[in-house]
Amino acid sequence: MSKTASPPSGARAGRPKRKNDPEATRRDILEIARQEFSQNGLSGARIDVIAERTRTSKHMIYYYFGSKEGIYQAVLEMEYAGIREREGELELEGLAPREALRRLVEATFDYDQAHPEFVSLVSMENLHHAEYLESAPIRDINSVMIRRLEGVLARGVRQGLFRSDLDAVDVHMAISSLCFFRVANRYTFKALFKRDLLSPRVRARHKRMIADAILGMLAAS
Amino acid sequence: MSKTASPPSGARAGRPKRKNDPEATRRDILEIARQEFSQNGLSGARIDVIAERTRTSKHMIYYYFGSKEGIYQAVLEMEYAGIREREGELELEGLAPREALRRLVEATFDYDQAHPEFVSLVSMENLHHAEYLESAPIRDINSVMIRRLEGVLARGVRQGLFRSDLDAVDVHMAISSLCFFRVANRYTFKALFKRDLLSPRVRARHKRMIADAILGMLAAS
Amino acid sequence: MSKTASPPSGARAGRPKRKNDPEATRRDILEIARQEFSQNGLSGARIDVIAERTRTSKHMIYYYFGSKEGIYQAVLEMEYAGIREREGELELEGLAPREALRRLVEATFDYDQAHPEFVSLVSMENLHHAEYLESAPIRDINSVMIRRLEGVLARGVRQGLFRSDLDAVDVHMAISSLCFFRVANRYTFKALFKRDLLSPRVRARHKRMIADAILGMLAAS
Amino acid sequence: MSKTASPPSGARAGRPKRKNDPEATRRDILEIARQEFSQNGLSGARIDVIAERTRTSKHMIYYYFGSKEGIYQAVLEMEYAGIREREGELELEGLAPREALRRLVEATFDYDQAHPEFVSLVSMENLHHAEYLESAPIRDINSVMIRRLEGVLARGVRQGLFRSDLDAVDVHMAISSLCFFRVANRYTFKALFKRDLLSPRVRARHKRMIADAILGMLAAS
DNA sequence: TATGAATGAGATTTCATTCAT
DNA sequence: TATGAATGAAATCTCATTCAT
Repeated sequence: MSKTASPPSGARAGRPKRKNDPEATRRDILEIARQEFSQNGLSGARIDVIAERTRTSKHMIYYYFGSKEGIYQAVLEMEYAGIREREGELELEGLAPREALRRLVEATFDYDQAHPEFVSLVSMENLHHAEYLESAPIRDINSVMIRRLEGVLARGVRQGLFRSDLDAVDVHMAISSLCFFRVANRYTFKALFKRDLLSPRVRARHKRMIADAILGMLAAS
Repeated sequence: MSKTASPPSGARAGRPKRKNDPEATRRDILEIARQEFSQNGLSGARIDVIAERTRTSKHMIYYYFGSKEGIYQAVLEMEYAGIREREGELELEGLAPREALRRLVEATFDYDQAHPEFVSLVSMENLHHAEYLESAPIRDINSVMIRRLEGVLARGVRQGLFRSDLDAVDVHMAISSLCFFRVANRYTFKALFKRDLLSPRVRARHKRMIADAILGMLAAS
Repeated sequence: MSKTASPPSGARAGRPKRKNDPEATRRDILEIARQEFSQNGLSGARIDVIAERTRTSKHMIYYYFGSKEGIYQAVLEMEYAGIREREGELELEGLAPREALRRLVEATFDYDQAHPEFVSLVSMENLHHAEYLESAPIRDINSVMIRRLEGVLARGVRQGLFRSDLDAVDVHMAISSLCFFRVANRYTFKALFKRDLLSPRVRARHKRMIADAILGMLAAS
Repeated sequence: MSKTASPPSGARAGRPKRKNDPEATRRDILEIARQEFSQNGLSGARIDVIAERTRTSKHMIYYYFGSKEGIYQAVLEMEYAGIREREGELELEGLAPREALRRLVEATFDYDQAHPEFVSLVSMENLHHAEYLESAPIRDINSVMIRRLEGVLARGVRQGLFRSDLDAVDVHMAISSLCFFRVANRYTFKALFKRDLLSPRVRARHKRMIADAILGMLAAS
């Protein structure tokens, strides 16, 4: 009872009609889809809504992406490409092991806080058992990051700073856990504990706390 | 008097049907709904499927829970009641501060690993911005857990074991992060790093690692 | 989304449990049904609502009335019995023809204004092409009224007061039209003309106006 | 190029289908809906039935009208637009006051008799307390008719033909009552009095009778 | 007589996708 | 490439009625 006969609205009021620019159209669809999917999930998202918010028609979505799952997967790829790029920019090799780790924690922390839609999409994809991620042509850039982390850890172990029974994947998981959770689960957390995990004051404290936890965990006993 | 026709009456082989036991019907629906929702999400879950797997009809679901959102919320409440109960059983007060914390970490770790459906539902609820949790009559048992944790931390601080600038909610968040992530995000993690986070070998290592991280984080510097 | 799991409310809070009194139960159901049908129509009325507002269960409704149509018809009969009774009480024979007619108009006017639910049910029944009225055992008391009106008209014609080419059924129809419409159609009338046809001030003016119209119509030319 | 397969393309025998003519589709739906609603009421009407009798699918109904209430309201608007148009065509200004009134009565009489579906919809809408009419964008053409009637009455009063204590809305109500009732209530009337109010013979007599009643009511005493 | 859980058919509405142009 | 009407299957929800007790 909420929508009262919307379709026959004639000429769309004041919308900048777009010239034929396939690549721009594609990007436009992808960006809107990213919002729609991250807010409503795969089954909750509506193709109609995406089409409406885009300057194009529903047909174009199918033309470019084939199906609803197709766009979802394209969004996912785009998001992973984004974080991949950021990781590539991170300078770790010139730093002392403890400094390098702190830098890595802080970068992860900042990225997750700055990209809640990415965090939502990852949570969502896990609810789908990662089936779309698995069938997507995501290149193994992640192992690049793991290998760089391995380097840092090895240096730390050699210098007697870090314990030697934890591998890079474990450490990566711990860092991700601490940085991801506070973004991913901020809503239930707030509902239960009345605390806004993303508020500026909490943020500074957590950033230090998380780095401390990781370094404490790695400390040679 | 004695209706001896009809399907196998005693043995529960085929389908009992028609029990006129409302509490059992309710529980039956809830249990099936829990599976369906945790696997498919709120919009992905199908009322038809729940009804089909239950001994009851679609109508009964509406009779007892009013709407799809209604059952979803009931499932959520049930799940939170479950973890609440477990937390209540945990003995912390008799232990030394470090031991108590380790015990708490291990209990959280075990609970999350043992209840992946709970973990899924919490992730899902965050994607919904916790709107169903907020409107559910979840009692404030969480603050009970927080208060007990506060007690442990205070003892540790008094004994010079723990640093004093972290409060119980922060520590709870860190513990939850480390225990929750490896269950919640195991699928994308596996897709990217080819490692099964729930395998027995990994599990033992992580349990220790996480406790170490928490204790390292709290260690008085 | 408006009703949130109502049924399992356990023991109905503070409801005067009724002792077994079949006739009272029947009357109770009928009265509630009258309200529900007059407000929502035959297909719009809900058996559940009637049962809920009654002190009895749905089963009783079927026990006493057989079906939804059954109660509707019983309500209709009750309503027609009511107006029949009022008409019987009306004294016309002792009055001069014009006075008798004015009295009849006023009685009809007052009855319709005082019984908007009756008016609704009659409108409704016409939308159903009077199929329930026709199959109801309504006795021909209406022809009694017609016969009394014939008497009045005949007297008036004999005394040279009334024209002779209108019969009692025509006159009855005219009276009914003028008295019924302002109650039956008061909502659309108000929506279109912003006038409340049942307000006290309008009422007095209309009562006189309608009697004038009938007498003017009958006046020997 | 030339698809010559498929059903009889030219002759509209079977079912044209797939016209891609939105305005025609809309009109088609509205016309069928008008019949279905006037026969079965808002809650009694079936979307399935409308869809089936239309050349379109159920979805199109929602596409164009949003909801069941949406079409109902659209039908209502269409019907009121219809009577509005007829009223606009009526010539009253050139006639003597009594002639003008008689003309107006006869036009109203004829319109109601010729449009029993309109009459049904108005009765129905009153049972709904005019809620759909009130929220519909019906323009105030009705006050146009009232203003023209005011003109006629003023002329009559000035010429000493009409009494001066009745306003145009009262007179309009009286005319409507007499013309509307015999169409709206013909079924219960026939059930009770065995008289068909719409039969040609009765019709002629009533038309005169009603005009007489109105003029008698207005006659300066 | 009475209660309230249960039934099953059928109602309205939604939505990914395709077709005519 | 692009538009927007159209499709059809399937989803959620409703409701008169009956059964177990």
